[in-house]
Amino acid sequence: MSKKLVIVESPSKAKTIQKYLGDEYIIESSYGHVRDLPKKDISIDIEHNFTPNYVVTDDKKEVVKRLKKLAKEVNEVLLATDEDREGEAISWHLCEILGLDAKTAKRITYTEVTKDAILRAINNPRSLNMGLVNAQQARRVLDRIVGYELSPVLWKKVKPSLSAGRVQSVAVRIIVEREREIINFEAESYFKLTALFIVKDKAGKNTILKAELPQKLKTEQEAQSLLEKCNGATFSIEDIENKPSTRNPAAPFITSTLQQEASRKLGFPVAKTMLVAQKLYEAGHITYMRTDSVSLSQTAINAAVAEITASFGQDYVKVRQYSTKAKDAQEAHEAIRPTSFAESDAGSNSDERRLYDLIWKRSIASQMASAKIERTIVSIGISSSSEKFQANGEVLTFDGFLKVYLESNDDEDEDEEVSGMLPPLSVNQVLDLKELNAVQKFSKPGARYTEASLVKKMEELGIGRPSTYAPTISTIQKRNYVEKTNREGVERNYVVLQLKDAKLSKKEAVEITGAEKMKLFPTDIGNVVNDFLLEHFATILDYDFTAQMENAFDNIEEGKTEWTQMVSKFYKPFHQSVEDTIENADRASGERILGVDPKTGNQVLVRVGRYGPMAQIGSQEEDAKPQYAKLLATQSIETITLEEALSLFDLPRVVGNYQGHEVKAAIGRFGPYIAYNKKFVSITKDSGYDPYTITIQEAEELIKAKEIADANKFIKEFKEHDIQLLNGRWGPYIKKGKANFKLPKDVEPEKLSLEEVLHIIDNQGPAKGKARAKKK
DNA sequence: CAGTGAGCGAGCTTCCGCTTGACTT
Repeated sequence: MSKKLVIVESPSKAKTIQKYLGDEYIIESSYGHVRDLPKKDISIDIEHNFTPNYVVTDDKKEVVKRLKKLAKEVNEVLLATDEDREGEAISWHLCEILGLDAKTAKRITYTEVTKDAILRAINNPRSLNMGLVNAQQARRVLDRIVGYELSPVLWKKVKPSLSAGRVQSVAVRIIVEREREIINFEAESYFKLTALFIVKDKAGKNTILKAELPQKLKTEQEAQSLLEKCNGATFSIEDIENKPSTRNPAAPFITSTLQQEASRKLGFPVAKTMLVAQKLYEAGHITYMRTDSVSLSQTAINAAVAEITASFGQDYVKVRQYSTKAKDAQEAHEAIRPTSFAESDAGSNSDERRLYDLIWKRSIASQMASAKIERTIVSIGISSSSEKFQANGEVLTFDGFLKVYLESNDDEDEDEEVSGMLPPLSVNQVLDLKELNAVQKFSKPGARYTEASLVKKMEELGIGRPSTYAPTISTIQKRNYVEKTNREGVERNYVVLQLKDAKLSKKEAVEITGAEKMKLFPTDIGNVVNDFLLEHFATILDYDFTAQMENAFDNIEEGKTEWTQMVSKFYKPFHQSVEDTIENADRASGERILGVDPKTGNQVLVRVGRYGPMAQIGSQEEDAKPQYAKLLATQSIETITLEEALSLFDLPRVVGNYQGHEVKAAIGRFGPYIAYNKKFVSITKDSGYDPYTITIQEAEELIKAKEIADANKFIKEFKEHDIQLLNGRWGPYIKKGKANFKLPKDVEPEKLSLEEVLHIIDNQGPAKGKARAKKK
């Protein structure tokens, strides 16, 4: 029998397709790209027209070996990689490796994995699109050049091991700039007026009607004078307007929107969302999770319609085709949706079930009718003023898609209350004022980014792809450009003016502002690197750089430009500025001079040093040796004050004596600690103490607690073999010399014999961290 | 595991996009 080999990118997809095709087809997977530029150096022959040195990457050697063998055994190879730039390139690399002629090779494509689509694709093979392949080569080569020429500039001018790239450096810029906007933001205060009236509800009982003055009042005086005018005034309804409106469901999920909703509704970091989605995909519950297309296959729409009709009725169905907003979307896949709409519940653990539930609901809702809302706007006049209050009512007259799903919002605006149904009201009705409040509010700067809202921003700018959003966000955190952290808020006073029972009163209240949870903050090193790159390589950091690049790729795809020509045009000025920068630019340390130390008269400055952000008193040239101190984790070079910097030099501080040893308090790599007799005890946050003020009594308390914990740590030992059994952070473990070994879960460490312990050690081999290091 | 910050020199670091496992301090 004549056999045909079909090569796709993902093994799960191969499995699905195998079900649709007969025995004559062997479906195999390439596991993504099979060749790439080696990591060790730039691997592009710039002198010879930017010739890339592609090699089979180590992790693909086995895959390639298998594909080569199979290709020899079959009569025909069908290249069924994804229908986008990267997929086309993978097919071309496969041709190169398998010895196929790119001109005659059979390329098949489909954007949905359904039986019909696959059969149609197989019957309509095309040839390779070299325009797409060349655009991909340009993309790859350009990214390599930018990354591998820019990073070494940072090693020389800022700090070793840093990195820069077309995508990551712009992502960092977004965070840095937002933080500076927030730091420089000057909140303006205004007053918001709310009136509470007493009216009768349907049953004739008293109820409250809440109305607001739509416009903000700029000053307390304005607010007060309006309140005074309202004292004794008559309030009457001037107009009642009914406005029917509709609300439409959101488009089905793509990678970025799934990450955003999973972050808002389930609190998942983006990497977790992708991991959980991958599991659902591999189990066959959902379609591919790395996609930028919102479109659904006809099969899927039919299935959704059937499910909606069965569960909610015909009235709830509305077939909708969504179109993708992003200009540079590649749309090689469908939107993320359940493979079976009849299955409203899937997944093997709670995370998977919750994410599946979100995907199921969002997909179903996307094919449901709009919600119908009746809005009522009531305008209330004041006899003594031309200002008008406004009361809003909202009644859902048909729930439609809201029956299953409502998209969340990024800015959780506490002012926006959902107003319900209004009591019966009529024009000219006079209202009885219960109270009138003027509350001081403050304008807010743009919100700090979460991982997911950064992905949204990146997608808007067209930087990064569905497969790289999560890894990029990890990278900028790993490089310590950005950190995800919480911040405690600060108290702020605000004024409330009240008119009640014909009396005006004023009181001050306190609110907490600026508290953050799991938000992205730039680090000092992030700020320094960003400023350096922006100064010397503004083109790369330009928010439009990727978009312009994409335009150039379009020309390559259409055959209007040679890819090497495009790269060359970019390379010349870029390389020139790399050389100029290496030659001329000063080292960047973010240095900021804060003032003078009153004790020594020497200059106090902060900068990024070899070990991170630090404060320094005096300089090398000036007489004595300068003093150095590390900044606290909560401080930053851009915002630290002279007083705060000077207080860093109060440590280490001698607290007193304990058992004849001097006790010192300081802040080290792992936070605040006290040290005595070469032993260290952390000053934990829970203790409530800090190294600046801790007393010897409080220090003793911590030391004793540590001694008790240490005593409990020891279980038993075999001295002759230098083996100890200890209680650690993760339960009991074996310590032999400097290496640690895990204990099997079910053993009782007290009862282990030497033989049993040695057996465990032998079976585990050396510490795994070391084994891995050796391999590399 | 917690006092670092001078200077020298060797050797190392790094990109973006496709894909899964293997791996846990």
